[in-house]
Amino acid sequence: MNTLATHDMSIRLPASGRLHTAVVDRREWTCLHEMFDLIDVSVGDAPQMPLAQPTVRRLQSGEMLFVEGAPTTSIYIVRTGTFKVFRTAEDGYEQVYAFARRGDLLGCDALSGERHLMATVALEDASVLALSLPNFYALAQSLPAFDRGVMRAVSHSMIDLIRLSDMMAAVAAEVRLARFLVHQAQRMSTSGQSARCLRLQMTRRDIGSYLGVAHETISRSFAALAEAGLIEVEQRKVEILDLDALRQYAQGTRTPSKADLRASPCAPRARNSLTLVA
Amino acid sequence: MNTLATHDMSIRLPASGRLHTAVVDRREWTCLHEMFDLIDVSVGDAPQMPLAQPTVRRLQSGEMLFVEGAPTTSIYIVRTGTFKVFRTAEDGYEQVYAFARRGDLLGCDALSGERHLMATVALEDASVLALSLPNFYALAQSLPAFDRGVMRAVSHSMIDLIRLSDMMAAVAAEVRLARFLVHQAQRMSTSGQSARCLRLQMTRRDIGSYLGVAHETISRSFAALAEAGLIEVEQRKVEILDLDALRQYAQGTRTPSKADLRASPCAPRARNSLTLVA
DNA sequence: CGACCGGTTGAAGTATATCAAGTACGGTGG
DNA sequence: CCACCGTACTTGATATACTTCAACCGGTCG
Repeated sequence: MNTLATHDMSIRLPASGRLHTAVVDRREWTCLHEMFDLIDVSVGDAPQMPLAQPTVRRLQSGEMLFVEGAPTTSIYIVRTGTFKVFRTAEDGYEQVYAFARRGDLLGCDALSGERHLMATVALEDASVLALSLPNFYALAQSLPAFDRGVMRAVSHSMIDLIRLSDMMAAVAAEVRLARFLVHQAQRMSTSGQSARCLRLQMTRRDIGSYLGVAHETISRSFAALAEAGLIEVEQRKVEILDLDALRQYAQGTRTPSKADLRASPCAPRARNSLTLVA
Repeated sequence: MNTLATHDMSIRLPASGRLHTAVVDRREWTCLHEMFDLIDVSVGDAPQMPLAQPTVRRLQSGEMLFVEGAPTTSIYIVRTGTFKVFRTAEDGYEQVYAFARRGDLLGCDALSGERHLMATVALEDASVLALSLPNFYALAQSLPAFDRGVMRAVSHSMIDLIRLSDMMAAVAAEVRLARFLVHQAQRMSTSGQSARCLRLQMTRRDIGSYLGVAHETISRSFAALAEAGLIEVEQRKVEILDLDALRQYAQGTRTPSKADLRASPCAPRARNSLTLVA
């Protein structure tokens, strides 16, 4: 699951700035292999398919991978960097649905249509592997392991959305932020990095949109969590001082009531009475 | 896409109440065929696979299809009835993630693990097609059309979660409910039924959990939308009087401000100023 | 009948949106 | 180099929509 971190380092492309979408040489083979690594697929070594080859696409910070409504041409897998997946309403309000990191699938929302429903932008210099739709289907068909890997990855995306619901639903702003931070920390640790020290790539506004609160409230919530001694904030650098306590706090459902937060940094009150179906 | 409605009627099981999971006869073939219909897959007629056969499972209202944490054994496709997908927090708070109807996939969240993350319960007498995981993979591997059908269906599930985010994020309760109703109406019309008249199968509390507000607020929001002349409510029967106006209203992002609602039933104010990435 | 559940409605407190002002940072151009 | 600008972020004051607690009604089921 995380034998990849070093791998990434070893197969960087030549430093020549030029990037071609049609470069075809031995490197492409590694590219295919890297894709398998990224979605955690182990094919013995069955590269008898010279056709299905992903291509690397590099993006600068702020560059769009694809825009809302764009015709679907490819499936993407994040290789490096962070992406923001969002949509812009008629009135200009921007709703963020996901922050994608290494190994995440992008554009799979369009598997049920022919256009992308959401736009995707790089929040820092980034790169993806792009697999054209025909190649994608061909590969899925000929390599069951890849097919399952894609299923797994898509399922992961769904679980991320479930988590988003968890964050947004029925929860005080500070708890939402706590859940967000815990989730970010988890993602860091699964990719082998330190879970204590986060460097967020998104603005407060992005986080606010993601969590369904105003960006000012995010600011205040950061301050509140810092006040409670759970984290330390310095702009976009967040250090988690007490992960267990933070996780505990994130468990809460609603109304930490400020007082509780100050008193004991855990277990906010429950929100609704429980209802179990027969 | 909807040649299925009549189909469903024609292949009902024998009226004998007994149900066996292992009944194997000619009916099973139809069962496989019905599954293809349900997820909108057209295989010419390639039933040369006697192995992969879904089985029908019938559930009474309130019966669990699977519980949280249950080991994954099958993938399910809703045939009749309505399901609630939810999870129960430690403190007993129940979070609803989806309401599943005919054609929806259930249990695909577990494709990336070996246990179900969410429980699923029938909100009325219902039935699903259950396809065991081995059969599922075998079928996906041997029938590309099925594989793509599954991808489409999973993608649909993701889009439903995106919609859920849309409903919960940055939106006044009445607008959330409006969006919910519009979505329900759309689902009705895509399955060939009347979009004007809804019969909700879930409680106010379920809706509240789904939309991220208290169930009392749902009650009040129903009243408010009715007051505004957009809908007519009688317990769980909801008649949409002006779908266009409701849709218009559902577009809004935040703070309809009650006054606006009363004045003109459309276009609530915007919420945040817009932020477009370079 | 009594208990329970689902739904509605009322009253009170509060967390958060909103508006507004002010700081800090990073880039651009003089 | 510094002035300038725009963006990101912070902090404060106010208004309000929501949660919460509570009482109540109408079913249904045991």
